[in-house]
Amino acid sequence: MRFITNKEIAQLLRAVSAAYSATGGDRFKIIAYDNAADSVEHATSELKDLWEENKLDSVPGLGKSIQSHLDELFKTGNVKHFDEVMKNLPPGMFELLNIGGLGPKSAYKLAKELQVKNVKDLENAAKKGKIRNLAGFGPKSEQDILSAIEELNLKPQTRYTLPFAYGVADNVLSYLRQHKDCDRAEPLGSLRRMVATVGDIDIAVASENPKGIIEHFKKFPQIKRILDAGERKSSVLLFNGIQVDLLVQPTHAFGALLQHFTGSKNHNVHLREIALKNKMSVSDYGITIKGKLNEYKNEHQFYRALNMDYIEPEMREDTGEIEAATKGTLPKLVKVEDIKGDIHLHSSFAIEPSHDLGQNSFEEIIEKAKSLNYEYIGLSDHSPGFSTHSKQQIVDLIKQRTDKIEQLKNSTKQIGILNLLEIDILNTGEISVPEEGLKLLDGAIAGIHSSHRQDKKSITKRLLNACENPHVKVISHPTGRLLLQRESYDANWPAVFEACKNTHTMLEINAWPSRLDLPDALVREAIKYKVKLIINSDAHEVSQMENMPFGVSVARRGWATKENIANTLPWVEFKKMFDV
DNA sequence: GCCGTTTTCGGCCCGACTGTTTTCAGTCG
Repeated sequence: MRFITNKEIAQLLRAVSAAYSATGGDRFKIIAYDNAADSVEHATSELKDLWEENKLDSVPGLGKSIQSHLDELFKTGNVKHFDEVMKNLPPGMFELLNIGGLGPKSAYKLAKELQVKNVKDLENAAKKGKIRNLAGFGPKSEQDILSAIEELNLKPQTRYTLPFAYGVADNVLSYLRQHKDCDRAEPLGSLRRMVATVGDIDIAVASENPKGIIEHFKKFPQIKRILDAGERKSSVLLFNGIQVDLLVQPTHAFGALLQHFTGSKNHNVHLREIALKNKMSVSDYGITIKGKLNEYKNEHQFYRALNMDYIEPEMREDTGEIEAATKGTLPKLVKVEDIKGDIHLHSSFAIEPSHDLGQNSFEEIIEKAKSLNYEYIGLSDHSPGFSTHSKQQIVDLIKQRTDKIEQLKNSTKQIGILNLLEIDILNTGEISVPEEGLKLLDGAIAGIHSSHRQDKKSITKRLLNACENPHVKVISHPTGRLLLQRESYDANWPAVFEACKNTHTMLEINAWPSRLDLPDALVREAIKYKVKLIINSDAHEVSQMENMPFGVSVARRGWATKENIANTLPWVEFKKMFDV
């Protein structure tokens, strides 16, 4: 049978939730299905694999009932109970849920009353003025639906990489800060939590004049449509298709707003449930204790009031951080300032590489590293093309490059230099540089750069082979994902982690904004296996060495401490891991 | 439907905004 992906399962669970919702089903059952869908989407393993290993119950939010439905799904490709739930619903309603502002009830009513089968049908109905006559709808909602459909069609993508989202946020922030009553303006939500991709932009403003700020915000020149605008809250859609949500709160109570709007939703819900058990009520205004609202200037005060330690934004995903904060066992996360070197750097040295050459000379890279206060760097160009060079040619090119780097080592005293190469793990599992070439280096970074679509077994074998090679010190961008472009390949990660630990091979957290690979959830797993991680920029141009903080944020989201990250070590310690 | 060292039953976050209403339901974050 065809492999059913987590994405498809999440979509199915959401459809069931919508079906229950449309027909006035139990509110908590609806939430349970939505939670299950979220959880499936965030799972680090494919559910089909977990099911085969009898480990479905390791996924939070999947209880007895949903697990048995999934069991049926994997066995037969179908779930009778789901069919039953959706039996009497117009199939067209589910597509309508993609339209902004339409939830299950409206979608159900529209699909049923107007007999529309898809978004296109609905658009035609709206244009003919058929929606305004339905009970509960009117001319305004008809127009809103038309606008939302237009935006749905225009929208180039639904998520964005962090640097892009920060760029957009910065424009809005500097505009908001122009207002005389704006005390503070901060990007929050997934942007502040540094999630790998961001769906919309959340901004909070501290001001004693919320109305004035909202009015100012509504005049931001890049706004295509104002979705809503109230006394303290507004949402708009920009011409580039990105939605910006704004919340305003007086400065003396800004802490609770920061906390609320940073999220995540699951973190907040859990926090509020715990507060309730302790007879407190949490909202974005503050914490109500014995009927009295307590306000907080900052988040430290806020978390303290709930009897827990301050939780870093990157950890707020409700994956155990609240329990740890309560017990006082949160890890002390690695910081950007802890990073002492970057060893995945591509230069313009003419090595006739298999993949892209860098833009800058060794000397330029060294200068940039000094400006970043690094103690060391690793020069790690791609190895010479495997199919285009003979083994002897590869070795000769590495010799020339090694001579040049050895000269630099002698003339550069302030900064440690490693002579590395990023080599390919070929589809056979073989390495793209012969032993004679590897011996000339201080070590190698090995990565998969081809045949990403191999099955799990083959990919795992390739990674394990690389680990076994004593010259390979690092596995680069371990899952091969390209955010918004290419999915990770699947591998037996526990086996890879075990091998890394046993062979002292480091796993890279690649800071390139569309990689961020290892992904945060796997970082956390790797740490449980005591794997050493290393954060590298993979820069092909010196300014890209400044991407390091994106990699650090991935490590932080994976709960990494300084001790988990190899390149927080000073040079004298760090170099011991290489053949120098 | 899920979940649990105060529970295997009885809970399940909290609020803003809008359009279509005559006080609120639906949607969203």
